[in-house]
Amino acid sequence: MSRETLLPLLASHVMEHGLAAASLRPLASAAGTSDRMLLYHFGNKEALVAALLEYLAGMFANALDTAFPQERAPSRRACAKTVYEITGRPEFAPFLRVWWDIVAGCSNNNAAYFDPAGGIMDVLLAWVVDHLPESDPDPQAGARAVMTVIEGAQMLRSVGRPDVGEAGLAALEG
Amino acid sequence: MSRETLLPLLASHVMEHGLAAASLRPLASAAGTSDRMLLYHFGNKEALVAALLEYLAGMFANALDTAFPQERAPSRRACAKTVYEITGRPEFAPFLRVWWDIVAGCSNNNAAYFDPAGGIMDVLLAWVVDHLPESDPDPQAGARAVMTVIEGAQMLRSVGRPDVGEAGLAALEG
DNA sequence: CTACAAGTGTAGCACTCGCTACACTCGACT
DNA sequence: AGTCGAGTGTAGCGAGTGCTACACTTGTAG
Repeated sequence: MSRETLLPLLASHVMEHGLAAASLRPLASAAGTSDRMLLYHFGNKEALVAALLEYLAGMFANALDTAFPQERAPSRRACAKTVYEITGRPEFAPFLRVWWDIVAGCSNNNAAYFDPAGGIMDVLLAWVVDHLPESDPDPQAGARAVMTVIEGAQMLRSVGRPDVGEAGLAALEG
Repeated sequence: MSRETLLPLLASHVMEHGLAAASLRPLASAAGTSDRMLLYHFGNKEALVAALLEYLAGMFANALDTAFPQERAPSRRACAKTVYEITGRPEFAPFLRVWWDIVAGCSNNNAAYFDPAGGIMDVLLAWVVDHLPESDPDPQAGARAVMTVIEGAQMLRSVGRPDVGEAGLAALEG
């Protein structure tokens, strides 16, 4: 039982029960160990969470690659709608739940959350750049515009105002 | 000491220390009472949080009215940029911190967070409708587009990617 | 064979959590 | 004068938190 074998088990527990509610003993029993061993391997809880977030960022990047179509979208708006639709599927709900916990952690100046959060955004941004139409005049700027609208729409969906975010998606030019 | 006199004191403690970290005893001592009395007045913690969120939504609506300019913006994009700039000021940081805790709570299916969250979004949406240019062809749709971009940009700023969200604001048409 | 370090189980510490039991004061109403 | 209910202080319960002390088993290197 090393960090590497532990992390997938810990990650799946967090995906199921949320990050905010993750405490050592439940985490440990989900991974078939004891809190004692978790601390032995990771040092303290903060380091464990940091390792876990890094691992989750990798999982998210993988999930993107497998769930999303390979071909480019015909327009910026179509690209945004595709990401929005796919991340709205039930299998992505755990990711989003953890994601908002991460955002809240960042906003509360929790240092361990900051780098993984930025990394996840960078992964998603790069994915969008690669799926914009070839004809896009400025893929960097386009991807940023798409990202902003997607994230806004996701948030609005999370708080029960999906119509607002979807109108935002529809208004994306290009 | 009634609910009404308690709520402002509780709210200011939450604004300072965050919602996720709010527990009865610190909350009580910030309000000059005991956890015992908080439960006497509100029944249980869930009801207390619900009342608190409703109160915070009112505070937020007030803050909008006092901090934001009265006149309409010259364009959708200008409107979005104004809201983004103002909510980026230090005095709004506590609101945003609490806001992301609320979003995370909604995403974790915490029922008490859901209605206040929607209410806050409705207040902001109504404010945006009233500050779009008179010439806007469709203020409802315009406000939704503005909201979506604003919220996306705010989230990206919270996780350390302000440039992405600002490019998204700049790409807003109209 | 021995010594040492990695790994692990048991037990517990000091603390915080939401919540409750019980006794008490005090003002209002009969 | 007596009763009752709203409000309040003290004290504590049982559960959970991150983390640690200590003893123990291994596998490995000298």
